[in-house]
Amino acid sequence: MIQLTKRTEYGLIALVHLADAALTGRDGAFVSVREIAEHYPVPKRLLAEVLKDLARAELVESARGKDGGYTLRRQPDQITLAEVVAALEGRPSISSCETAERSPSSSNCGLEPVCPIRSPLHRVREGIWGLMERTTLRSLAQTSSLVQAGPLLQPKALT
Amino acid sequence: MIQLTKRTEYGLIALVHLADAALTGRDGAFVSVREIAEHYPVPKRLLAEVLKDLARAELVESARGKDGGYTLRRQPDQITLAEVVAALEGRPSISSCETAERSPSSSNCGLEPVCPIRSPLHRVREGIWGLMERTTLRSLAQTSSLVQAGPLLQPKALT
DNA sequence: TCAAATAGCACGAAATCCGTGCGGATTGCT
DNA sequence: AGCAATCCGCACGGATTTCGTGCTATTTGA
Ligand code: SF4
Ligand code: SF4
Repeated sequence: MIQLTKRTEYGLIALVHLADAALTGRDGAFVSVREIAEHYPVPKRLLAEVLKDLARAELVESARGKDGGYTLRRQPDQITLAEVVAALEGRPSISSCETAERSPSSSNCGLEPVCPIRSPLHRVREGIWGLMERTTLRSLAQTSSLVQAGPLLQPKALT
Repeated sequence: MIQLTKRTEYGLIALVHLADAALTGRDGAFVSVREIAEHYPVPKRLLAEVLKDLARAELVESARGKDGGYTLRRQPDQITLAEVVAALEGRPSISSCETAERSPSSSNCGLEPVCPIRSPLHRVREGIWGLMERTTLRSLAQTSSLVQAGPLLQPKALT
């Protein structure tokens, strides 16, 4: 199916929120999962799990303890949609054989030697992938977040 | 997940086979599911199910009874990957809300009003969709089929 | 009449994804 | 020291989707 998972959507929302926070004065400060979850009706616990994955992928930096949380490790225009998807869904695939390639049991399809669509589909995937690599977090954020979510905490840091 | 379903892969293989058959002399003749399944290690029964869907979508024409089967309804360069995916997976979506849009229980996400990534993601989907619309069955077929499977019956097409 | 083939529907098995429940480790504040 | 807030790691049950198959009916040519 050509559809992002909920995890990826939650991750993107969180990243946009982080980007927003960084751009509205609170640069460098860590934003907690709780704060993010308070802004959107998202399963807090799952959101935390997603942030952890993003931390492992080194897209965000984490800080433990009180006043801990997450913050972007790079500038919003240096983080691409492709990276986020790769971090949360693990596989830039489009055909089943590509997904299988990354596991011990390779070649589970059985018709790879004679598959007439394997190679062409790979090219299509490259196209999709390129599209995502050209979509930065900044371009995701500036369309709505800075305009809609911004006003809620516009002064400098939400009291 | 960004991956085509097995059904779609099977459908594409079948369509490529049909295109191949049409281009190598047997234009107009109907090709049975049995014949296609004999060329690739694919669950015959499921392949039949897929072909039925393609027939409903009017991408192929079917003929019942003896000597029946399927044949392309248009030229290979007039059938796009986007159409095939739409016929077999039903939904050109990328975010959950788009998938939900097509069912009675709309707005199951709950955060659509404040979602910061909804609109931007729609644009990404448009890009992917455009990519698939620009990928014709001919471009899928000519890369491998005409070169690899072609030799088996190459009489006069394929200079 | 018979055999081959598609049409239609529905079902159980398998895989994937969603969401949550633990317990543990850090950190700052009192 | 004690405590509360926060991230970390793992693992599980339930929901959803997809895969593959079974059965019957209908059509068509020999
Ligand atoms: S070999 Fe062909 S059919 Fe098998 S998974 Fe790869 S693309 Fe799909
Ligand atoms: S509203 Fe946002 S989070 Fe909800 S499904 Fe649509 S894109 Fe995903």
